[in-house]
Amino acid sequence: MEENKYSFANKEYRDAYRHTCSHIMAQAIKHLYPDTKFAIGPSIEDGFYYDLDSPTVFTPEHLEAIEAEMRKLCKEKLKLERFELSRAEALEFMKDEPYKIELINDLPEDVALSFYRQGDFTDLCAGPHLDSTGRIKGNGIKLTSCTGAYWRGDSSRKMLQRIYGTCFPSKEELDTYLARIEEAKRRDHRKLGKELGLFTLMDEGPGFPFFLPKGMILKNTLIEYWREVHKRYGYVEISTPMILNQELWHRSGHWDHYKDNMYTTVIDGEDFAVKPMNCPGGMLVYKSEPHSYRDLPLRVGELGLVHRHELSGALHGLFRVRCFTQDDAHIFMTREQIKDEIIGVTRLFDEVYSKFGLKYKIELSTMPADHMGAEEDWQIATNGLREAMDSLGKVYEINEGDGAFYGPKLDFHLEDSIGRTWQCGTIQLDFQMPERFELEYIGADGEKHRPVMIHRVAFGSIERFIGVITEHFAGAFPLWLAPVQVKVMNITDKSREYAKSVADKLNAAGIRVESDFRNEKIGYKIREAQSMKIPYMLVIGEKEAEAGAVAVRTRTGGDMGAMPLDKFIADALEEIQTRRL
RNA sequence: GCUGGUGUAGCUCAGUCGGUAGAGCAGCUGAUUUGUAAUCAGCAGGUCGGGGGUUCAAAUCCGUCCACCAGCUCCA
Repeated sequence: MEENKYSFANKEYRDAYRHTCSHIMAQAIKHLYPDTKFAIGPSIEDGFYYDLDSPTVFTPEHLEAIEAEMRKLCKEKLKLERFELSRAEALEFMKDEPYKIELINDLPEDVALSFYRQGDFTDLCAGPHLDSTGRIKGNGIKLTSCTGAYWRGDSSRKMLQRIYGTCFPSKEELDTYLARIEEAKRRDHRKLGKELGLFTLMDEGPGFPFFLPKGMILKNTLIEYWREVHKRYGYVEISTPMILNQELWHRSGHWDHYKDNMYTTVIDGEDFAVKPMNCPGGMLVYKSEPHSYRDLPLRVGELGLVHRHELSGALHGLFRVRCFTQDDAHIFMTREQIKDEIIGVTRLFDEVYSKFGLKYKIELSTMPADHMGAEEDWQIATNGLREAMDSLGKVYEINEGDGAFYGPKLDFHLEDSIGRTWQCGTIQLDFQMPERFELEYIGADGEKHRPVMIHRVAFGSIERFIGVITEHFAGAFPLWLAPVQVKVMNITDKSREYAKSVADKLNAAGIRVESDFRNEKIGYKIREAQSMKIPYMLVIGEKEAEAGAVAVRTRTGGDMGAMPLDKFIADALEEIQTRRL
């Protein structure tokens, strides 16, 4: 079936719709705040924005007035008319708009300078647009925020004001979108992290998260799982120092590329740096003894705590921190082994991500402008990544020029339960580091050869991954991950002794259990356990005490009725051991 | 780092024109012994983010620093 050209599901139509809406916003702003100068105003993923320069500093109160004016303009059904001007005419026409003049001057000579006019407002624009402001549903418009944005995305240039908005062809669709935003807020890991007692951030250490007991259970459980999987996939584990001398960072190339983001210190008069990555330490471990081709591939994991000085404005909960644990691994191998190793890592990722119910998309990033090493090696490395993906039948997008300075990479973008994506896993192929560190192995021919290496992370950062799954599960972690797996609560003091024996038995079985024997109504205790998203609540009254049973309540299904304690324990252990979702 | 905003009790938030701080929840104490999402009462809790300044008087006005939020820039 052919997609309707005028359907909002059609990206071209949607973009034209929203782009038109951004012009209507500009026109409304021009009416209300005539001194405003306009920069650019495109449509984006979920709406549109316009960058502008105005003596008025816009606040949410201004947005309401602008929205009202926009609705008026929609009602007026102004025709959008396209026309072209010569460069000289265009410059004269836009003489009061300095940003437009810069745009015109930067356009190639042979490009037609097109304009769109709607009533008393005309904008320099390549289009396309809808034919009338009447096509836009006024009550489907919502201006969402006003922030700053650099002119032309350049942090050395002036910061303009940016007004974001969105629009849909009906109020219902707008409301659905706004509800999705609300749902994302409800799942915010910073909010849930506080409510569930997972982690905290203090003024004393901006960007350096503190993990609380319940968050530590999550972290340790993830690590335990990580170790189990990696052991199965033939990895060994090492740990390298957090602080190493500066000479090492010069040798690795990190100093030249990233010294601004590194923390440094002086020990006994010698310069040291806190590691922003684990690889140089891994190189030294490899070099610490000779290797035979028979040892390869050598898969060396490290849960390394790294520190990076991120700009203060970039910090964001556990998503962007200044210290985090990378679930790193370096694989040293021969060139012949590249493809199989990439395949092996991808299989490991498949297994890990599916454990959390996370789907993913793959991006292949190629050689950046600022790179080390010969282009020929980059070709071999990039082809290795491609061939591995092709042989697994994996679909991937190309991200031209976005590779690491030492090699191309595959990035795994996880998709969570409400459709947002998070870059977590990455597989980076590297010919440079082995060269810089003069890594060697003895081949079957008895000669020295240079190995190739892979850098890879599955979770990415354990801290960040905890943030991602907190939002993905909305804090309701599967049983195996839940900081508190079972809450035992008695109805009255008469059942207290038995309830205590239940809790003891669960604890002895290795289940994480909390008890609530307070003199409170059962509804009160349930409400609290429910809000902490505890998977199983065991309600213990006299009936259960007599029968040696427990009344099971789940956080999703409510009262499930009574069952023998032993059966509950056996079922729970099975659910935990299989790490069921 | 940049633009704008915010910062009051453990949490969520009131606090008018500058006149010396308030609620709900949580906590503690007591009563209540309760069957699947909030029993009642009492008590306690604060250098109003920090240092400064203006003022007879500052949570409130000014300036500065810090942190957080939205976005920009950045993210090996």
